[in-house]
Amino acid sequence: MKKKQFKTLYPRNIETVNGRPLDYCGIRCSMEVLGGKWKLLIVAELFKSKKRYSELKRSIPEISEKMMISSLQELEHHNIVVRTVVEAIPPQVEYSLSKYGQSVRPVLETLFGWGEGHIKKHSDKIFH
Amino acid sequence: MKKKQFKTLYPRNIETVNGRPLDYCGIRCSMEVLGGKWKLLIVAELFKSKKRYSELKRSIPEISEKMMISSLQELEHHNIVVRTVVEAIPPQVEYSLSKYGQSVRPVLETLFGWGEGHIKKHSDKIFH
DNA sequence: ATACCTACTTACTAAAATGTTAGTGCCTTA
DNA sequence: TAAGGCACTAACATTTTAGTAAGTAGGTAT
Repeated sequence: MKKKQFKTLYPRNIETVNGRPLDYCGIRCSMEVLGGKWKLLIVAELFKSKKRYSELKRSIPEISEKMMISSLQELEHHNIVVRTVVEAIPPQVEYSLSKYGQSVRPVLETLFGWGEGHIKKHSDKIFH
Repeated sequence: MKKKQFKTLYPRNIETVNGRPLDYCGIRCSMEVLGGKWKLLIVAELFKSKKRYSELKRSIPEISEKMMISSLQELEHHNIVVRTVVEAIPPQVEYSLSKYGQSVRPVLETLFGWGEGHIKKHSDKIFH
């Protein structure tokens, strides 16, 4: 069983990376850690409340098992989400936001806000 | 020459989409319009100042022609970026942010800020 | 006995995103 | 005369991301 590899394309240097300025690195880093089709949606669910795996699945039914698990594992790896096993029968696994995970709130809110605005702005074009 | 197709997976309904709540749609929409490897970096460059195509390329040299062009076309399609042809010899094409494009600033700043924080937080682990 | 629940893992496939290379036509500089 | 800048376009290849389907192991309900 080989260890799972998580990407860390973080820069080697805090000021610039290969001559790239920090804004570039910051944006890239955010997208790497929080980007992808499902991660922010999962985080949004966990902002509402901590949830068991199966509850999480029910709240985002269009996600596949595979993506749910791999997204959760990446979020856990980056210390945004905490996985807790509750000794019970049947065993329960609870996912919640870590303290650090709370820091994602502004990202979530800004993206949600912008997207909502964008939808409203273009709703006449879209809903023909 | 067939017309270029741009995705619009926008919801058909403002309140919920296939039973999905609005936060879900907003986040998805933002990621669709602004996501991807290069778009926000281009927008960040254009926040600094409007730029000609070749200047833009020079400021983000790791991007390929193809991605630069397709990203710019998508951003133009979504009315975030404005393309202006300057009649000169050789002809110049200027890209700048539209008024609507200015609304992306908070998204950019939040992602930049979070990513920068994340890099700093983990810099001890990363820079072994 | 059968089916289903839980929280996953594995192998495989499909689709989407990104990269590579070459080429366009016009003009300018060496 | 050759090379290079400009703003692209097109064909193709590769990489990355996401989806599908099945299996696991212990337990419960029918």
